[in-house]
Amino acid sequence: MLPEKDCSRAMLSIKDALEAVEGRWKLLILYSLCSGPKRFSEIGREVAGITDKTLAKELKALQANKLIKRDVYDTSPPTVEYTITKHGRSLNKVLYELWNWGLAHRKEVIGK
Amino acid sequence: MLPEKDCSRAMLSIKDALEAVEGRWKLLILYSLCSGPKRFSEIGREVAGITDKTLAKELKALQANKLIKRDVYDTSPPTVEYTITKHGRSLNKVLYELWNWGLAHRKEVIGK
DNA sequence: GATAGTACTTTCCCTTTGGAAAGCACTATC
DNA sequence: GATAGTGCTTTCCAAAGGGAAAGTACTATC
Repeated sequence: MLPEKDCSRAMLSIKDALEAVEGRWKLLILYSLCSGPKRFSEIGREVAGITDKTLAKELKALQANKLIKRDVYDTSPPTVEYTITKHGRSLNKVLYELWNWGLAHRKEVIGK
Repeated sequence: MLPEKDCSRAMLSIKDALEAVEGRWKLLILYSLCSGPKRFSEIGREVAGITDKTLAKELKALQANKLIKRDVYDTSPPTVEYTITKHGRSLNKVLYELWNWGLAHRKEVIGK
């Protein structure tokens, strides 16, 4: 499965992947964008509890990782739309495995 | 793939999984234990840069998640041995997917 | 001319995290 | 009797993270 010899390289990739997904908010934002492009305040409303500051920061991180894209339309006041990218959607397999293992983990650890 | 209706439940499992794996150290410790049971100071030596305090904390977290087990032998000074569990090994699939996606992610985002 | 809305940014402050270093109880060794 | 080693814990401190709330530049609306 995982290359034993090349452990440090594998760790690098795994860290990259974890970084793209870690934290309380990134997945929730991504989920929110699954149902279509949304604007800043829309996402803020859908992702319950997130502050403007945090939302702005997370959106930047997601952009930097090319999981979402940001489009500005020249209206007034300007409209900004966030869309999940193909790369963002490709996280699905990872999330599925995490979900799967997380279920087994719950059973194993919490027993419920 | 992922249940859309049951998004918040799925999120719970995913968070469980992420929590078990997140941070700079847990995977390194787990990797170190792949090659056989080890003692506290051995792990400390293998996982370069980790402090005693952090190692103790991470080992507790891994234990709580049943990814490793801790055995104390009644020698003097007492010997404590850490072993990866079957559940710990079952993380393999998740790590494989993370590794895989992480590789694609590197290509996509860093382009190298 | 006051208010509201958009997409953020900034400031303040508090909590958490994490490293460095020392401590500790015990024993074996020199 | 001093030193070393074991498996941690404790203390100190600095940096980072994150929420609350207000600010900003602009425009449209009443």
